[in-house]
Amino acid sequence: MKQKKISKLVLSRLPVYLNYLKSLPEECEHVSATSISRALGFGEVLVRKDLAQTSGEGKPKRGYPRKRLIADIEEFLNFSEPAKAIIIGAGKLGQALLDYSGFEEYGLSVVAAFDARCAFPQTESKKPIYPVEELKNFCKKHTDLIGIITVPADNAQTACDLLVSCGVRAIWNFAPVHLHAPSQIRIQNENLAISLAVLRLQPACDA
Amino acid sequence: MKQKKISKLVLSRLPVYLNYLKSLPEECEHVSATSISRALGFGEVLVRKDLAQTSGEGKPKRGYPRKRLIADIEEFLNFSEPAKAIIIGAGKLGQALLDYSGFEEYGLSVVAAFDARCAFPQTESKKPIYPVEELKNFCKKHTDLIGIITVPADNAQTACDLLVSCGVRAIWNFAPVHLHAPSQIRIQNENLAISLAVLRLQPACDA
DNA sequence: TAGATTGTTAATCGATTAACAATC
DNA sequence: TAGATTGTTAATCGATTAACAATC
Repeated sequence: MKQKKISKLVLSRLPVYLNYLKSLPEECEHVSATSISRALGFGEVLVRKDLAQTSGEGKPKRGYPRKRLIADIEEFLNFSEPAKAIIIGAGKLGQALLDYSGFEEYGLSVVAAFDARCAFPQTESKKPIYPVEELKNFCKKHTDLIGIITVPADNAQTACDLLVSCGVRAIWNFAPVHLHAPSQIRIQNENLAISLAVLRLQPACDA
Repeated sequence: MKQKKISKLVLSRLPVYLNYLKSLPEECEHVSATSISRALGFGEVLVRKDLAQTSGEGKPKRGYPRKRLIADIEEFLNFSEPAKAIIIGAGKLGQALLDYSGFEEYGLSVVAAFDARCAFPQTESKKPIYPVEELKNFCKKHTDLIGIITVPADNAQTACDLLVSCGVRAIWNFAPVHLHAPSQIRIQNENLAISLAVLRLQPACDA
């Protein structure tokens, strides 16, 4: 892993740059941080710092070569080899994430879901849902999987233990509980309620 | 609105305090920041600052009166009058949010969903799903609603316009598009892919 | 050379932590 | 009075912005 550590905030902007750069006409060879800044509403220096971190191919007077910049950001996000994630818990949320198309633009690919109430593989939609019993086997065939926990709170620790025993090294947890796992397992808790609560409690700007 | 502005980070900790305080035995009258800090793993001063912001009833030597602290945090989060939110788009994600039970502990209540493909009101589950045509009427009966957009990207702007025309003042947007709305409408974009991408790209701690 | 643009170094800002003064 | 604990003021840290030097 040559990757430097990247802040969440920088990371969140990369696909925004990417979309903008791709939206430009084919004949546009170079882009300046100034024009990107104006188009996207980010600070000018911020754009330069972000781009320096991911590419560093800017030339004074000309700006950044558009195609090269796109390639560099895509490489930074590992587009050539998207990270694979699996979902435990194919309820509404699990299925929503399984269907969600927004992961690709971050170099991510959700490949399958597993569920305890699923008796036999369901492959009618784009991505398969398997009985949870097949997880162990699946994990033997794929390496470096990210686990996504979308089971009810009561089952979350069990799901977590199962993922850990299958060799998963990073877990994205949607259940509102604190999970216990060996320290080398990276766990990130997602709490949707917080975002909504902030929206509610933040001072209205329409005074 | 007497409410001071509150940071997302402070806000995210309040329900954690609340859960801990409620989990303590009934006979426990006072809690110190030190003990909360140890139990939850937050810094000691951080706990004091958070509690000072929401309550400010601590007394040296004794600590904070537990029941009073619970009441103050709940009041801060407006438990007595939870904010009401409605969902536009009752697909998998919309239904998952409609069923999600984690909003209550932040003083929030998702009351209904609306969907264009819904021909007649569906009230079989706990919370109703209505045809989108009924939105206008519904909004006349309720004030200060928060809108949650979970429709496909293509329909998101239409949904947004509809919500604005119905008098909604804050919008939580799950569609991966930039929404245009009058400046007094607060819009918060949720991008689930970013969280997963961070989990993937952050340096593994198991080197 | 002159000017546009990059990249770097210093300043600002908000959140957290450390040190310490106030108080019951 | 002494000690535990709160609350405040200063230090640190990371992200962003401002000022400026480097370069094509």
